[in-house]
Amino acid sequence: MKKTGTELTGVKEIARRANVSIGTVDRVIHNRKGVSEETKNKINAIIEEMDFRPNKMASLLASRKILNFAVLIPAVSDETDYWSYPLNGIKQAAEEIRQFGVIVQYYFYNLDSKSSFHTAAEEMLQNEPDAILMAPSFVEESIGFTQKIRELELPLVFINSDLPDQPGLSYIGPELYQSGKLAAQLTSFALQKPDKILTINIATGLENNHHLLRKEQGFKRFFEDSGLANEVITLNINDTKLDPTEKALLPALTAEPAIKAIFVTNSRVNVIAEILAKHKRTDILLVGYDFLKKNIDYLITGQITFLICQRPKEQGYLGVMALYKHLFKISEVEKSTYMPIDIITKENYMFYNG
Amino acid sequence: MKKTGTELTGVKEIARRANVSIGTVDRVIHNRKGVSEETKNKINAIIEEMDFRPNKMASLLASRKILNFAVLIPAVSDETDYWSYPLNGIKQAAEEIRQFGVIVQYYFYNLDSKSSFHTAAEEMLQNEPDAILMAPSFVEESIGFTQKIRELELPLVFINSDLPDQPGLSYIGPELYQSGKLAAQLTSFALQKPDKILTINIATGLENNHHLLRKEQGFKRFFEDSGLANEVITLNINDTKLDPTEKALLPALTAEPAIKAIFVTNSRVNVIAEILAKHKRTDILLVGYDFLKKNIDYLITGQITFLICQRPKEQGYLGVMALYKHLFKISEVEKSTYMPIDIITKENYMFYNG
DNA sequence: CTGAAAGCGCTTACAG
DNA sequence: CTGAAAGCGCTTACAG
Repeated sequence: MKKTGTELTGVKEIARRANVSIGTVDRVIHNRKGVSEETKNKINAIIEEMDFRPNKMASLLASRKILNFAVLIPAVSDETDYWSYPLNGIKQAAEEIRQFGVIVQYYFYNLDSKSSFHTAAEEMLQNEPDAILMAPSFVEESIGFTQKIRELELPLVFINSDLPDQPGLSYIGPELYQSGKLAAQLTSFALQKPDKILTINIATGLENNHHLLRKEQGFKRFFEDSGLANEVITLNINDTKLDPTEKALLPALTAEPAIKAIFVTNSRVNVIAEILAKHKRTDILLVGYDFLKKNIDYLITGQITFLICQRPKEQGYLGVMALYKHLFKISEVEKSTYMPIDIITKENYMFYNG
Repeated sequence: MKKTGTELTGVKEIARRANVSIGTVDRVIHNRKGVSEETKNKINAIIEEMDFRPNKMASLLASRKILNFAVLIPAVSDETDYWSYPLNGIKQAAEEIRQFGVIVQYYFYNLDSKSSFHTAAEEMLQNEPDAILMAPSFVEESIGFTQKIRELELPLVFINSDLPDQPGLSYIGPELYQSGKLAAQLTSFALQKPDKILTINIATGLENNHHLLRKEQGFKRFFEDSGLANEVITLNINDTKLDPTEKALLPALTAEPAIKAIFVTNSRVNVIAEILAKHKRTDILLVGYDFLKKNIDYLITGQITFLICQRPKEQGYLGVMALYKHLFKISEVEKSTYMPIDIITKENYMFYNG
């Protein structure tokens, strides 16, 4: 435990060298007006020469700033606890940067309701945040919204899904196509020559769920590239409940007895697992998405073999930290951070944190 | 961007309420002597009541402390770049906490040389660090060493491998047994009834490598529990070079033509891959450890199917952050953090960061 | 356009 | 055992 030396450093030293007061130095550092070009240049030269970096702690302390981070994400619903993971990551980050004067405020919207997105977004803007973390689940609505944010020049980070061509500060989330390919590779291990594969998209408003399609494309691409001859059949189910899903699934399985593997393109895989379990179809390999309680349960029974997961908790954590690092000039923020594509099985789920 | 209020807070408010000077408050906060029991109790009561938490930034600023973190880990060697990952994670963390007055100093030892560990450890102690992050690769030597550290009452975090019953602040690393079980599960997918499996331990000084044994145990346990009848054969190779390994491997494969899968208990899996590739044995499923350049190359060619990896970079990062969080009282530090057990394949390695 | 002073919430000698 | 003062490296009014 050593002490720093006693030579003049920082603004004082700059002021001394430039023969001005530290007030003027401060103005230059923060690009405030009211400094002559001449003094400004002189001071900037000295800053350059000293490789001066302001002491963030001192500045924070002196300015007594409170930064408000707004978080705009889907609410945790009864149907899926997926969003509890990003939320936990966000909360952990919030806890860690609280002492630096950052307050995180939450605005939740309902995934069933575009108007709830609007309401939450508007309320958020009312409160004049200094930075925004959002999951742009509704593409159209989010685009309109980000335009407002851009006018306000607020740093904006996307998690979970990206908004094409919207210039946010950063995107942190999955690359869907490749995760589909991975799912296909995992499926292929247990497959024999004549076996067929069923790909299932389950969602209300399937036409809006282009991200499911991306995964499906990646999945099919793997089989095309690999030269494996297994046929891939697609089943779209425009409903997330058990009964309609069962009514759609059973005929498909009866029609194609050669189906030995099912790939569900999202976290609803537990619904399929429930149906398969009910009908004692343990001969079918089931692969799906996300580290949800219900999914883990079927992983343990063996009805689901692989879950693919892209670190939702870490997405939330990194999202907040990206804003923090940007605003506090800790380090540069990556334009895109694609999360690793994790494979969860019966034998490693216990060490996965979501 | 709001400002904090102007009411008296912190030490000043405590001093006002207790009718003492802030100097005395400071003494109580830091448990320094020279305060009467009475004042002490009064102040402590107020601190309790206010739920007062010192402003770490102000205290850091005022004390101008520089904290030295010492890192004692194996050097990156020609043979394996494994340790470059923890090192990168450590550097990233170091960069992030530099502005809080933390300086990280590195002490590298050679995995082939216990004396190099001694030298590095001694040098480290000479420099009087305030906290220590270490990988206790040599168990005996590390135990002796941690006793000295305990006398100095320095916070100590272990990464990569644990030291049984040594009371460090925290352990961050893998749980080996379970990763062996996972390897077995992955192997089992592609296995037929009569197929046999070869488990290979490659290391010099195998008798010291109890961690390889742990993985092997987990691996075998999976097959016992699962009721799969596949025979598991073990091959120990007390050398890490290609030629001796080849001389040991080929006879084993000839003796047991039914071997259709090989599990290598550490990162030397690329050596086995090289031999198998040379002899065109693409029929054998190969599973091993660690996200090394050489291993990834064979993952891409398909000679290796699965790599198991336990986030070495994150271990380094979290290790430094654990010391930081402890010393700066950001949050409590977990006694043990077992890393997730990641599965790397040809289809997801590109998004893995090590 | 610039400077001098007060202050952020602490810590550190120093004096008594 | 306790207090008053100076200072950490900045920012913020205020005055000129």
